[in-house]
Amino acid sequence: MSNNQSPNTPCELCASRKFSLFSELSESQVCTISDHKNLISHRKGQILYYEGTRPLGIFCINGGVVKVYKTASNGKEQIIHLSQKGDFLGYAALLGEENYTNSAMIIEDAKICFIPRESFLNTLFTNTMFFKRITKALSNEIGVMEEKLTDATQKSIRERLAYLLLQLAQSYGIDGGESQRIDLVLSREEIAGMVGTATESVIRLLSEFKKDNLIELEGKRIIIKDKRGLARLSDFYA
Amino acid sequence: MSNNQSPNTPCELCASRKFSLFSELSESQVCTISDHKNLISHRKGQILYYEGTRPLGIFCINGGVVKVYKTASNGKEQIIHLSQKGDFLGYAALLGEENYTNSAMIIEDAKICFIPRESFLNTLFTNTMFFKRITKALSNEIGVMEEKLTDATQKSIRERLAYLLLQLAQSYGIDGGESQRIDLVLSREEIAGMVGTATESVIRLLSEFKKDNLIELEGKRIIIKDKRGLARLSDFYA
DNA sequence: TTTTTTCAATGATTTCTATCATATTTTTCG
DNA sequence: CGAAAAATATGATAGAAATCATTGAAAAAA
Repeated sequence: MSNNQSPNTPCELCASRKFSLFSELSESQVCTISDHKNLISHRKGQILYYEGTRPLGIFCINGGVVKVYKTASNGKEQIIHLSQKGDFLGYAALLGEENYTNSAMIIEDAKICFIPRESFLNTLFTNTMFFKRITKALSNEIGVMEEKLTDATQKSIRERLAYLLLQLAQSYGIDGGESQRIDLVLSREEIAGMVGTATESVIRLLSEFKKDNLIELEGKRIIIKDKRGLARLSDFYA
Repeated sequence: MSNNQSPNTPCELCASRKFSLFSELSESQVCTISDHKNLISHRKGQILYYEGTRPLGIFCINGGVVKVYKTASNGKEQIIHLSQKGDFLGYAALLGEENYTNSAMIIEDAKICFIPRESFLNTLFTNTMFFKRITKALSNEIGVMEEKLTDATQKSIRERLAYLLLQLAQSYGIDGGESQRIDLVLSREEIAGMVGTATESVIRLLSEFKKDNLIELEGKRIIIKDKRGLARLSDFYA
């Protein structure tokens, strides 16, 4: 095991807490949660939960990357979003009192804590600030989804892919000056799942972007070379 | 004015309350809200709010139909959903502490109450049951949006239109035995906005559905004749 | 009512994207 | 390491849907 951290760091000492929704909690409340959590997951490819199953708690990501996706009736994956350090997973299903509406899979080796349903809900319902914070996150998520839906129906694949690359650069880019390397390994198929298109289309468009000097390809890695150019491509009017 | 109801019925006497999120509230709390609300809107075409503006309260629909939509960069409308009697509008923006992420327009003459921000939030934060109920609604909404996004990227226009007709029949259908008349006037352009396609495509497909005896057209009105057939069309495998 | 405008319908055409096919490269695993 | 499998790349083709253009019908305005 290559964890350089204790397998079950208390939340109050957790480095990712300040990035998370837990930042609202008082020290003592964090400790209460901490006492009930479990560090559970590590490996790429591991499933955190499947769509249609009953949520038993929430996941708090301490490190790594998780893809949240739905499987369409044609078998293809639509990736809803990627989650990383500080993000919570699965609280919508819990608060919606419904089964998971999506599935979650680790795509970059991760450290993830599981907080059981009761301990999460108790903290939530006894701490209005925390409850408000969660509700705010839920509300914001709806706005994001509305945007995604609108883009999906009104923008071309090229525009959506260009936009996705910019977003990935924002979230996972490591700076090398002008050009920014996306520090996240995604298969072409996964990129297709994020954009909502066929794998071949992604490959083709990436080749095109490369030819147009917008990006560079190093195996699976993508290096953004011309953000302005991609931004121009991603918009209708530019 | 063709209102057959007092212009400002108290919430506690409001017939649509039992359909709404207010069903959780105690009598006295309903009265508190009632004291601060205003009945504001009526006419088809009237805008309740615009995307990008600041929410000052929430809207509670007592009757009529409202479309909630985003305007894409190409000028086309993506209709997120339709709201009717008992639905709340605009609470996501309020709770998300952000400007409206969408716009809302009355598409069928409506009676709508406006509840000011403070009076809504106060009730919310002093009544955990109500707060939970709202949070549940927000969470469910996210699941619905995930479904819509997946459909938008993975299903054909024909499938999506067939599915929309079934949904409209469910929400606005008036029963005439086998065939169900959709009791809601939508322009072809609006249907296109709901499906996420071009107006001509909707017209063409409706003609096709009519030729295949799935529906009947009476001007703008649509009569569903073969639900099973539409259901088969709306799915990938059937 | 008549005129004007908007909306629906339909055809022709073009563009975009998915699918199918195949080659090449990379990764996995025995 | 070398064979097998998986992923990437590229070409060819078909199909879906958007756009453009025109006509006809319905609704609104004069």
